[in-house]
Amino acid sequence: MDTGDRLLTPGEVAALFRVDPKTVTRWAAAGRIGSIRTPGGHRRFRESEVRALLEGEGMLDEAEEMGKPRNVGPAASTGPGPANAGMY
Amino acid sequence: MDTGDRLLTPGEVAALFRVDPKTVTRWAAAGRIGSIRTPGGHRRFRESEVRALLEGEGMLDEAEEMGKPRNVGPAASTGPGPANAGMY
DNA sequence: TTATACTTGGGTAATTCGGGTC
DNA sequence: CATGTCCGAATTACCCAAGTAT
Repeated sequence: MDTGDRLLTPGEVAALFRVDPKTVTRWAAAGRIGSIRTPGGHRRFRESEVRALLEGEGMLDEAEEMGKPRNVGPAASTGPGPANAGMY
Repeated sequence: MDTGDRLLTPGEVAALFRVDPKTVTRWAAAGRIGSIRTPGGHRRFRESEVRALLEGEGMLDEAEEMGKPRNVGPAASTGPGPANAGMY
């Protein structure tokens, strides 16, 4: 089925996180947050995913996370939390 | 397999992409998305094509989810070569 | 036939993009 | 290393009126 969640614009996500839209764009470019691109090139973000990030997604042990742009491994680590888009 | 051949109206596609119906019409006019024209001049879009675009089938780099199961779908889809000449 | 909802077209703001810099 | 701001350019959003679709 469809993901069923609405899509948010960079400005919306930026307002939710209290950051600049440009910062949100960088998160998407770094792969830290999933992004859907419109045929025109603009990005759209999943409401559920943004929400999970805002909630803190149950990450209690926030370990320090820094250098990560180099995704060498298959997947696995990197993530303070499952930044995956939860589909419910 | 005709399940994915349903035709969607500009309003439907616009709602899926979280954009204005006018923008969808512009995509069709620019050749970024296939469109069928009704005798009256209105446009209709193929559900399969829109779905593929939403999934981000054209994504290669960013938004690399790590904890995402590599779902190897058997159906490669369709492809009539959607004349996608879009790039930014 | 009438009626309502939607789509079309052009034009003008607002937003976003990408890169570069601090 | 991450974030905020600058610029130019592209894309998108909302305004109008008229026609089509159901």
